[in-house]
This record gives sequence, structure tokens and C-alpha cells, in this order.
Amino acid sequence: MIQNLTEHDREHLQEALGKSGQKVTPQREAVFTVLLAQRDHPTVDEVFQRAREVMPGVSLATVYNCLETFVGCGLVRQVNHERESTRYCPNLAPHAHFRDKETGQVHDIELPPEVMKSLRSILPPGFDSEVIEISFSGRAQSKDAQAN
Amino acid sequence: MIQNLTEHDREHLQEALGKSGQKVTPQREAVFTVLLAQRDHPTVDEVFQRAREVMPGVSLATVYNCLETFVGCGLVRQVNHERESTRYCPNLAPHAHFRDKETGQVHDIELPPEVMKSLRSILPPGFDSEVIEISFSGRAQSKDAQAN
DNA sequence: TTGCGGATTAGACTCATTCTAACTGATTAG
DNA sequence: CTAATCAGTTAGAATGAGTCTAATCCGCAA
Repeated sequence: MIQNLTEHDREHLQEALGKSGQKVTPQREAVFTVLLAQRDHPTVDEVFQRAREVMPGVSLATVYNCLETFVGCGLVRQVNHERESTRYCPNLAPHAHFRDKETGQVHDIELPPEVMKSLRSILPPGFDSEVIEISFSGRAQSKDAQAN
Repeated sequence: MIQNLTEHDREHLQEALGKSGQKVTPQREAVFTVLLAQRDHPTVDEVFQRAREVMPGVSLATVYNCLETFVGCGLVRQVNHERESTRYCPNLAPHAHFRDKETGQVHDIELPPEVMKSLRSILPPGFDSEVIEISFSGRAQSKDAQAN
């Protein structure tokens, strides 16, 4: 079942939207709720299915719009793997992604600051990077293969 | 102008294809030639345009097939950035990619072995990764902004 | 020469994403 | 109070990279 937002999360949503001059709407709240309820890197379509459980009339276009808005104001990250459908991730801490080739599941991998630093250090002078994406792919056999 | 393959490159092509039970064909040779002639991470469409200069009758489907074959036998790498068209890269050394947001150009960034090692080390036990992709995006102002 | 199998071809198809134009509903201006 | 405005939402059409299909080609072996 999809829980409602906590007061804290609702404030987080409102603040992030407000900073870029946008408002909380019922649809945005529904989509955000869905993202926080199940942190499994859903595709747009999965978000859409889940959002309709909470708000039956919501449209796919709106789900696209909401997700884009959230990405724009830094509330969620896009996760792309090869040319598969884009997935969404509300984990804001710096992290890499690991994609299990067998199940298609995506797992977050914590990214220690010293690794981030060594990565930045390989850029030759003149290259200024705002975003670094790191993605692994392979197999995850362990028990926690469904977590995260 | 697009040069012919050197003897060395032709052998490389033949050997890699042979290892996975495939043959050198005129189309494959043309596509490979195009990739080596201009190492600028072309899209399929760009490869197609260039290949037609060398072999006017070649079809888009064949260019897709050739590129997929090359990826399959390890001759080239795919480079994906967000959901843009896939690009292709004949640089086999381990390297990251840097995408210039202004020009859309992709540059290779050398990846020292110790950085690779520190990256592998962040994977929790149970995660076995065959492939690591690292991509930066931002601005490259420098003079060599058009190279590689 | 016939047949086989891999490679190539043109064009149809798929499907994630984007676009468009109409509609809604809240807020502001007169 | 109306009317005008404007962001947000909606359904459905359009886009475009990539894939699939069925026909053809071509080198080689029986």
C-alpha cells in the first residue's frame, strides 16, 4: 500500500518546488508519494501505474511532467542504462548504480568522497564537470539483491 | 577523405570477427574504416552517411548490424548519454567519457588503473560487475575541445 | 547446377518520449 | 462580482531511434 507523505517529506517537496517558482499540486504530491513509497528505481510507466492507484484520473503526460519538474528542482535523479526506459531515483546522496543483468533491478551503490575526488582528478585541465554518472552492470547474487 | 584500412587494422578486424565465427564483408570493412577514420564518437546515422561515401549502396540496417557485430566481438564500444542516440567508439583502452553540454561532443578521458581499482572496491560483496561506465558532463573550453 | 546459410536490403513496425491544442481551476485585475 | 490570466493537466497525435521481417544476394560445398 502507498502511504501518505510525512509532514517532513511534504515540506521538502514544497520547498524544492517553491525555490524554482512552482507549486505543490495534487498530481505532483501523488507522484512524489509514489517515488518515496517504493525506492526501486521505477520507470515512468511504473510510476504511472502506481500513481493511478492513488489518483485514478492522472495522465501519463502529467507523470512525465511531474518527473521532469522534480529532476529540474533537484528532488529526484534520472537513471539511464543503455537505451532502456529512464528510471527515477529519490536518493539524493552521491551514489553510483548497479544494474543486475539478470533481473534488470537497479541498486544504489554508496560513493565515498575520496572516490569522487579521485574521479574528478582524472579530468584534464579545461574540462569542468557538473555531473558524474557511474554505472556498473553485472550480477548481484546476494540476499539483499532486492533491497534498496 | 576516408582512408583505406592499414594492413594492421584489416588484420585486427579479421581476427576479431573470426574469433566469434564471422567473416569480413565489404560492408563491415567499410563501416570499420569509417569508424577508424574519424574518432569522434559518431551516431549510427553519422556512420551511415560516411559509409555511403565509401560504399553508396549500403543500407542503414546493415550499418546497425555491423555496429552490433563489432560491439559483440569487442571491436568497438557503445557510448550512451542520457537518452540520446547511441554513439560508437573504437578506443578499446579503459576510458571514461566527457560530454560537452554546449557542443554535444564526446571526449575520451583516460582512466588510470588505480582509479579503476578504487571504483571496483566500492562494490559491496555479492556484486560482480563486468562493465563499468563513467560519464562526465559539463563544459570543455580548451583548445583541444575538438580532438578525440 | 543446386542448395545452403550467413549477410544484406527496404520498408514496416515498436515504443519511449515529446509535442499540441484544448480544458481546468485558482488567482488577480477591473 | 465577472473577466482575464496563467500554470498545470489532459488525450491523443507526432517523432524518431532502434528493431523486425521477408525477400534477395552471394560465396561455397555437395
